[in-house]
Amino acid sequence: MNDEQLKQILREFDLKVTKVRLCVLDLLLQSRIAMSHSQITDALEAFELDKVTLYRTLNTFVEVGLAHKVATDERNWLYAIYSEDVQQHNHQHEHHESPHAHFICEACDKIYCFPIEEKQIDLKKAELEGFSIKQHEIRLHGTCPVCK
Amino acid sequence: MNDEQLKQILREFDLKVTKVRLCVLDLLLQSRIAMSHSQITDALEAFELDKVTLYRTLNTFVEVGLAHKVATDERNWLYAIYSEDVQQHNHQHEHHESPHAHFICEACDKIYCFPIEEKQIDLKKAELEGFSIKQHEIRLHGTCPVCK
DNA sequence: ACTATAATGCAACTTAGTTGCAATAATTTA
DNA sequence: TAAATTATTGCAACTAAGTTGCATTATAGT
Repeated sequence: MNDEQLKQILREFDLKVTKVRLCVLDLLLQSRIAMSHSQITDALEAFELDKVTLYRTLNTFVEVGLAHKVATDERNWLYAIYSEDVQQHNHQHEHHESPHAHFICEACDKIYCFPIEEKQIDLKKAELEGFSIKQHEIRLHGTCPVCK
Repeated sequence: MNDEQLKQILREFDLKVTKVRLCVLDLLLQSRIAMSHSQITDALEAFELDKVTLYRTLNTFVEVGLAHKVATDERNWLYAIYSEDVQQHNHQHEHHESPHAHFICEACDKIYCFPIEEKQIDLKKAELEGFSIKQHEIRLHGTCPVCK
C-alpha cells in the first residue's frame, strides 16, 4: 500500500500522520498474523522504534478501532488489523468489532485471524439466562499449514 | 465438599495431599467464576498463602488437567475447575479439555465458565484449509446478571 | 511561518509471574 | 511408628511486559 493510502487511513480515524504510525500501520496491514510488540520491533528494526512509543501507537490504534488486540497465554498482546475493519469504518465511532476467530498454532505460536459469520453460538441456553452477550470471539487451537 | 472427598480428588490426579492444595481445590470447586491469583489470595486470607506456592499449586492443577486457566485482557490468568472435568477424569491423562465458553462481564470483569456442546464452528471454510483444529474456546463479552 | 496541541523518547517504575535454594512436610519401607 | 525418600513449601532475588511522568520535538490549522 502506498504512502498516500496509509495517510488516508490514519486521517479517517482522526489520527495525525507520523512516521511511527505509518510504518506500523503498513506492517500490520501486510501481516497475515497478529503480531506482538517484539515481533513488530524486530520487523521494523530499521526504524529503531522506541519501546514506549510503539506501545502507545498500538494502543491508540486499538482505541480508535483501527486495530484490535488479543491476549495470549504467554501473557502478552498481539495486535492485528483487518482490512475489512479499515474499509467498513464509519465515523460515528461505533466500532463494535466484527466477530472473528483466532487460530493459535501449537507448534509456532502464531495467531492467525479469520473473520467469521455473525452467528449464534450454540450454548446450553438455559445456563445463559440473564447474561447479555454483546460480542464474541472464537479461539481455535491446532496446527497451522506451515507447521503441518 | 468434605475433606475426604477433596483428598480423594487430589489422589485421583496423582497429587499429594497438602493443606494448600486442599483449600485451593475447595475454593475453586465452590466458585462459579474463574479466579485470579489475587482473588484467591484474598479469599483464603486466613491461610496466609505464600505467593509462589499458590502460583505453583495452580500451575500443578493445570498441568495434571484438574483445572484450566484463561488469559485475560489485563494480562493475568484466571483459574477454574469444572466439576465435570473432575468427574470425567480418566487415568490415561488424556485430558483434552471439554469445549467451553467463557463469559466476560464488561462491568465487573468476572469470567463465568460454561460447558458447551461439542460442535463445529461455522467458519468460512475455504479460509481454513490447511489448518487442523484440535480444540476451541469461545469468549463471550457482555453484561452478567449481577451487573445488569 | 506561527501557534496550539499532540506525539515522541528517555528514565524510572509497576505488576504478574518465575527461579534457586534451603527448610519442611507427605508418603514409602522397614 | 520411626527412618528414609521424595516432593512441596516459603523466602529472596529476579525477569518480562507494559506504564507513567516529563521535557523535547513534530504535526496541523490559521
